[in-house]
Amino acid sequence: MSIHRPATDPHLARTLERIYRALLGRFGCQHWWPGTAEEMVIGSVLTQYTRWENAELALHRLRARRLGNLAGVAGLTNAALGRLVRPAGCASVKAERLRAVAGWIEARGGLTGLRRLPTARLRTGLCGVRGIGPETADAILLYALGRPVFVVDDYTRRVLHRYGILTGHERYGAVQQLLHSSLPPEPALYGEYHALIVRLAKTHCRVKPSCAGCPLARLT
DNA sequence: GCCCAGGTGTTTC
DNA sequence: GAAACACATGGG
Repeated sequence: MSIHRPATDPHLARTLERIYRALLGRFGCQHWWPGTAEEMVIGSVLTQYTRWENAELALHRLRARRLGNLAGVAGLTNAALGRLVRPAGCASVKAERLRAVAGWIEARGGLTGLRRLPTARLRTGLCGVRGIGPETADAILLYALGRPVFVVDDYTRRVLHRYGILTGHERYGAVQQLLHSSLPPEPALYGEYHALIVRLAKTHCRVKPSCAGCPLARLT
């Protein structure tokens, strides 16, 4: 299970800390997820295979109608919700996924109800909702529920591979275990680290770590 | 016009 | 189990 926290590897822990400090020093705090916990759930689905800016547009349209909450999206028809979230792309697919996850959460007493459940059980449940995979489930756990779960995306894999921490063939759970084993279980740290990795990948070093201007160039 | 973006599910081999 | 593909839009 991905929530396991194996023994810390001191060398890996130091490397990850240096990378984090370098990224934070270069880019500063990313201020991801500036919204309510329920908006973070909605944003997690809206941003699937989509630029965050487009997900934000869709979220803004929901907010403007006071529908940027779980009860709001759960109460709409797929067609109506699809029209509102259109800027995020895959409108009909995302409308269905949003309604599914909102309904699932509402049926368990909302986010307040979920806060009483252990992380591993929440993750299994969320992954059982159609349209919610490991990454979206972990984004909800971390950003909406404040659980110390690292969101592993392609960028994370690419960056860690580039620095020799991964071979590049590890699966989602293996990468996550590696990070959990070597970082203190602090949700704020995990959230900022993930955001910084995305920031790095979008602006620097698409090919190799030694490229000019890369904040991590001297760490290898 | 082309490429990419804070994924997931299905199908096929 | 991995690879290919559909899902759809907006911005550079």
